[in-house]
Amino acid sequence: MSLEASRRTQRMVSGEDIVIEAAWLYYHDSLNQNDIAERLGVSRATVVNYLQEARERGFVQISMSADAFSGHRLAIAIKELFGLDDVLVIPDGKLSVDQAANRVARAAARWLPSMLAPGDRLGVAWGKTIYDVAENLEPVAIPDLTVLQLVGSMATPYGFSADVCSSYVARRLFARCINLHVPAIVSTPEVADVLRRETLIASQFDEITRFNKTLFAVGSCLPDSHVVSSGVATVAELQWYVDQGATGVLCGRFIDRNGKGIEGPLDARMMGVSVDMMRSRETGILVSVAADRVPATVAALRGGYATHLVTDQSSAEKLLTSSS
Amino acid sequence: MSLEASRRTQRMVSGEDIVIEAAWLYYHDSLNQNDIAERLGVSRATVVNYLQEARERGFVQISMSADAFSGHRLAIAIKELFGLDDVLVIPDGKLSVDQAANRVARAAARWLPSMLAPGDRLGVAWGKTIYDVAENLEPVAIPDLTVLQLVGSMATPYGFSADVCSSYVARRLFARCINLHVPAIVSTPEVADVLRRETLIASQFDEITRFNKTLFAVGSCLPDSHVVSSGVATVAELQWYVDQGATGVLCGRFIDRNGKGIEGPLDARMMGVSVDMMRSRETGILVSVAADRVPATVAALRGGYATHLVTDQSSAEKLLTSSS
DNA sequence: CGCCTTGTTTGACAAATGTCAGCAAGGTCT
DNA sequence: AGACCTTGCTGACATTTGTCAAACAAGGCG
Repeated sequence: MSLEASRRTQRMVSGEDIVIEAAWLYYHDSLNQNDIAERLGVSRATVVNYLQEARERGFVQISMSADAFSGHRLAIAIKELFGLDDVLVIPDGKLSVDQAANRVARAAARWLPSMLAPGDRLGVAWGKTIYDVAENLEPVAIPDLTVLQLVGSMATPYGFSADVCSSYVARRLFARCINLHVPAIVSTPEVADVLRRETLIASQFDEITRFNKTLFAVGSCLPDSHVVSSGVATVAELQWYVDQGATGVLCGRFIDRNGKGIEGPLDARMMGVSVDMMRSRETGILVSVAADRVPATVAALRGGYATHLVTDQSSAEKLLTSSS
Repeated sequence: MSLEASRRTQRMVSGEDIVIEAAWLYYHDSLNQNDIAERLGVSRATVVNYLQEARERGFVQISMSADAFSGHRLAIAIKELFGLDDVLVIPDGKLSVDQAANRVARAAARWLPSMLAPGDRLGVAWGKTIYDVAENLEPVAIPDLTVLQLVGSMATPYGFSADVCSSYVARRLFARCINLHVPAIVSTPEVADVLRRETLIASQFDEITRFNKTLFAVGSCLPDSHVVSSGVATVAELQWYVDQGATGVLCGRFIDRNGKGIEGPLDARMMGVSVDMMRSRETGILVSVAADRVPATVAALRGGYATHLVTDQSSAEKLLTSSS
């Protein structure tokens, strides 16, 4: 059209980014694409492209509010029962365990940033659940955040060892990360002692004991449990703890049905925070999914490790029935 | 269908709220409404209703990220020039001043909660701009937040006096609100002194001087300015301050082109924080819109009252040209 | 028991949105 | 200059989403 004053060389409207203008009109002023096209003097198809770009560039964020899940009947019941600060129950209508787990992880990931404040020191546990949470975190900068690896690393076949989990979380939140560069378990208590006295490691230990918030999951005490498959304990060792009443695993340590730590032969060889140090912190975010972890989750809640819980609906149901 | 096990009495899927399930599938898993309808066993029209309800109930939040505005060419330039922490420049392609003002207020409202942390004490100024921000705030609970009314109230014809502004902000953020129950200006310095010595008022004054963050706007020094229309100053008084170099109004006080407070006949009769107390706080959020406020905005930025600025594109342009 | 009231669901249609091949403007290389 | 990219835009068509009147269930009530 010769009437058109001049062709845009860069996508600008009165000199600036037209993509943002389009996104504002669409998402804030809720105009339809036709009106936007008219107003910006482009075709509607172009507006579609602009909006797509705005979404891709992350200018527009669509998220579900935590209220949707914390207002859930089961969420309220669990919150009351265990005296938690907040609980999210994610619906899992007829979904497979994997899919439900993914939803829970995504919900936890969305929720996490809003629970952190500048200056926080966040202790991070490890496992598939925690890794999934990290993976679903949107990059958001939390000023002056420190992420701490609570237990030593263990090579897992799946690639989510403790150091990976904490680094990943830290990267997503642009946080300082303090890793604990030792295995989660060593062969003898003597080796453990030597390591703990090593200057560098001692200072790392010193760092990781100073945290005010935690992000963690719990493991079951079944023979196919994570604690066995990752090599922290043998089936026989696990059985020993189970015989002493072990119901769940928290940061590699065994806890009984009331959440109390169970001392045993492995503890002296383990490298990482003890369960007693996890207790009664300002904020403890427990992410828990799958039926076989329900007893462990109940134990952790009774033990007072968590102030916040994210779980799926069917776990939430079992959790309430099994603990009443 | 007789195959259907039972008809829902309440809108539940496997016992729980189907609305949330639908919203999750749509907004997180990005299924289309057909697939969702099929999966939930309802008609597509019903899914539309569910999604509408989810939006109405606030389960779904669509917002534009601050990055979209702080990445703006002008935003970066202003940030550099005045050494601010962050600047948002809101596009205002061919919009009227009122519309642009509304956009800026909405953007500021979206931004505000993310800048607040538990335990903060937020001082709030007053005026149409601040009122608009409050009005556009989504209700979000900021734990242990205190909102403070920085200056006494003044009956305005438009209904956004200082007490209304601070109360409104506090209500939206579920914060404790501390008001200052005096007029912004009284007839004589003696009355001001009497009031300031009054126990209740003295304690309010004591409270409001302890804040770490501020939300404020600036007024121009033109004869039609807010400071005159609200009755804080007469045109003659305003003129006196202008003759002394007044360029803007900040919480009822006059500042010169470099942001320095100008002492004058009104100050002893004013009830509220002084400009010196506004300076160098942890965070100062200045919301500024409209061309005639550009000089005042520049003055406030030079004076170091703000760490953050929200403004519109055309003001941003003028701001850069007029201060270089 | 029939009849109303209220709230939910639905099918058919209308509107809005997404896709994609192809065009035009501008740059780059030979 | 001409061949050949790349980028952004568009029109025509396909798909998805929104609307609304009518149908339907459930509960209250004479």
